[in-house]
Amino acid sequence: MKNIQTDNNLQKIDNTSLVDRVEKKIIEFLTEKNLKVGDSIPKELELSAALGVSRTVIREALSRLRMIGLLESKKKKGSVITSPDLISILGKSMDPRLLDDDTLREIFEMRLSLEIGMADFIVERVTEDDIKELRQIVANDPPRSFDTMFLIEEEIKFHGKLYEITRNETLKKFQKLLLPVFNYVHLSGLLKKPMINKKYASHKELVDVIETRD
Amino acid sequence: MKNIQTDNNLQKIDNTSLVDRVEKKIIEFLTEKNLKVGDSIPKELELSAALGVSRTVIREALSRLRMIGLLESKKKKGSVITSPDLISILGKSMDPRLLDDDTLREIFEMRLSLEIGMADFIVERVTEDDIKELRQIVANDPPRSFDTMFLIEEEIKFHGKLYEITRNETLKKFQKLLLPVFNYVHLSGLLKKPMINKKYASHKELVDVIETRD
DNA sequence: TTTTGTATTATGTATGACATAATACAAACT
DNA sequence: AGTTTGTATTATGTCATACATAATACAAAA
Repeated sequence: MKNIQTDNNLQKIDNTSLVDRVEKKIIEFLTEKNLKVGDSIPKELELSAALGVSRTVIREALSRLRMIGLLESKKKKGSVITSPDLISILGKSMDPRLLDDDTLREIFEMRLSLEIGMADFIVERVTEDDIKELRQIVANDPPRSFDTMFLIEEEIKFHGKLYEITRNETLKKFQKLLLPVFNYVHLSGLLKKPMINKKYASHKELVDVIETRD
Repeated sequence: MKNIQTDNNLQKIDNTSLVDRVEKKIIEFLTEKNLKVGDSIPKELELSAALGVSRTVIREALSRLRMIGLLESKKKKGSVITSPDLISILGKSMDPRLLDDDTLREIFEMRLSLEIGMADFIVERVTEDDIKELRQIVANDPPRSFDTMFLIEEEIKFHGKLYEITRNETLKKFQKLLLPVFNYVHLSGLLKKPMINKKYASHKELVDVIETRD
């Protein structure tokens, strides 16, 4: 029996649903026509006629685009293009309970990278007041009782402030978004502890470093 | 005429559509029931009956969840929970032409932070082969003609390789996602040039640094 | 001139019908 | 028996239609 190279002879057949394709088509339409925020798009019935599919399918596709904030629809007025809020989109599917461990771990790494890389922006933009605030946060530092919840509270405050110093709204929102993930990874013990302790130990020193703009 | 404090007396009325609410309700259901990847959810008709809305609305909501990769539906089998691919979700609304300048600038900053912070992971995970490959990329370095397209090509390759070295799929996808944004910001001149030149100059040196694990 | 009513239009929701793929299970066959 | 083949069933995918609802324009009334 011949062993045929399936790669070349058989190409993957289109598995996507009609709605998937229509959704894509509409996005293409928007970008090709170079439509910008505020512009309005064809009516549902027009799209339906143009693409030769039922209004149901068009509506499902539009509903998706509405969800990610790419469109806004008003009765009688039709749909207009809006600027999507990336972060809130991510938020919907970002529930740690719905992500697999590998992805969680990777997101955690990403956060770490991000925070390390933020350093430059922080020392560039930090003000006196910021430093004061940071000092205040780490002031109540060594909790004798070693209350875990307390530690986490402080951790959140400290990092939150760091993100704020970057004066970058996207970053700030991103941080907020990642909080539950971070928390979850902690609790579930996906990561080994030592790393965390090392981090805790250096909060105070970190403020010093920031102050000297090092 | 009295000037009433609208803040307290009038609360914002619910502007969300039925589909919005149903979508939210279903997500809540998933997380509350602690359903995980692979579990199947109630049938459309069951949901329809349970929530007291038409199947149309249920289907629109499910369609949205399908889009963000939270669900997968098969005929006769129903819908099962899947692990959403965060990046591809972002991708749909990430077209630079549809984002405003401030957001673009902030995303660009985020990318910078990310790359700087990646350094740790890179030196930790880089292999001999990786370094060879990097050297090869920067080998054809000084293009006398100063061909811009060539520079960009190399830039993409170089950075792409860096992301690959992190062995972090999420990061890699993120990089791919940001490429058009990066490109767009370049072209539109949202950022001043000097910064870029400085970067170009140091590609070769960067490889040296990575090799010595500094 | 301002207000009020009314027709119109496009989206939002509901319903019923049929197509299609996946599945289980019975019937037929070697 | 064991394998194949047909058939019924089930849940999603698509379509067509009808009506509700909000936004808008414009005419009619005050």
